[in-house]
Amino acid sequence: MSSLQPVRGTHDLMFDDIRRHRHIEATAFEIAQRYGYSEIATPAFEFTEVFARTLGDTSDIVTKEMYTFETKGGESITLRPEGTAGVARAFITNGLAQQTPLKFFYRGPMFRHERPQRGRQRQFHQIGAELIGVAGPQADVEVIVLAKHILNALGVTNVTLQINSLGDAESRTAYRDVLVKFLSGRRDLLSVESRERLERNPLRVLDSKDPADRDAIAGAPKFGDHLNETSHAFFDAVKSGLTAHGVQFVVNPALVRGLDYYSHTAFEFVTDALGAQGTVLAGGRYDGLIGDMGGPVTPGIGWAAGIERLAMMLPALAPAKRPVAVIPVGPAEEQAADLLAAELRAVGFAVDVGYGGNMGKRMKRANKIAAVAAIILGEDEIKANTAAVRNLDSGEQTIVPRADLIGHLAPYR
RNA sequence: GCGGGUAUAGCUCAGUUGGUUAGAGCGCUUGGUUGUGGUCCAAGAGGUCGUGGGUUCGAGACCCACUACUCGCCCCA
Repeated sequence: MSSLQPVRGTHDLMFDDIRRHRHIEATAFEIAQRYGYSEIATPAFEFTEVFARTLGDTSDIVTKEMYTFETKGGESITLRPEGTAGVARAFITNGLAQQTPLKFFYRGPMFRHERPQRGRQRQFHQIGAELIGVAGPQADVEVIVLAKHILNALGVTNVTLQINSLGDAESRTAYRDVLVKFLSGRRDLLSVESRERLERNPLRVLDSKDPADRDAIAGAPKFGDHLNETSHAFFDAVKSGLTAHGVQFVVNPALVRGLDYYSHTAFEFVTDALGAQGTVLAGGRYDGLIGDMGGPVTPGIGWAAGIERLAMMLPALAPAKRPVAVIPVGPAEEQAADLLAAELRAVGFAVDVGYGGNMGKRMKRANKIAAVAAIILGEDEIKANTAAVRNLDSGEQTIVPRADLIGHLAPYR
């Protein structure tokens, strides 16, 4: 093994891996366009405050997972750990408040300094969608329907949609107080981690996998019982909307987003096919975000999906386009072969001309790159103004007049 | 950040209680075929055994550290 290693948690994407990525991005964007989304590409890094303020000082992402650097000018910048904050910042800096509702699709690398695992890299890639400026639950429904549509189109079907409501700010504050009171009374029963959560992000305790914690929270007050009238109606509208669209879901009261700016709807498409990294696509409503960042108070909802995780769940990839190979028999025909290749490329064929070697070598190469056909040019063919076309699957070979060549090759285009 | 497992050819892996020139399959190169690939046959190239240290007459094998990968925890896409 070479001593030249890539940075931990980063990978080279090539061959089928990158084809999977591109297929996911292209499929997702094509479908998102049907829903009125246009693409946005924000910078891969931002001033650190963009993430530090919006993600909340207590989230793990901010406290230990950000790639943060100081510039020569002494400013702190951070490689983006997620996409929503950058889109929200772009919304504000470009003064887009006048143009709502806005629908943005994005794709690109994200960076988190975590311990790498299967389905978790330090540089990974996401696709995401944000719908900004619509306060009503029909936006939540549409965004989730879009997500489901994309997953279906990709052939990712063994996923379950979980949803929950985090309520509006008023409901969440009220519930948090009740929950903290309850958990504080049972502090001794909680795991060390959950005692920390109790300080930092008490809702997260509900999500613990620790068996002792599960017992301790068994009788905890339910979030659903503490939603105010508005929040309740909102959640009901989302659920009935999804049902009307035929989108199946399960309500998971323990579903709590790690990022502080979420409110009302939170959702995740999960699978058990990916070990510990079961979340494939997740999102929620962030009505407080843009206002908190100093922009005009504007509701929003969106989601992001991990391309690497989707790629692992994709069914077999459609085969790549197969080229035709133009093969000169000897050096005397090389230029004629190059010119024929140019002619074919000009009208849309994918053409490989090998490089050097005798005819046998070039035939081997044509076979190795899965060419559909070989077009053989030798002294005889040049003299007769023809080409020999060999179907590399059947082995059938025919002499074709140059004038008929493109027509004859039509099935291989 | 915490705990477990793994690291031998380009790839997938063998390698006995520590013993002399470290193997296989696939892939690659060349030839059988100087106008024909995919099949077949033959030959060949390719390894400081992840890195560094230690034990030993002797280490691919045993010990320690580091690095990477991997599984789980935490958290997340």
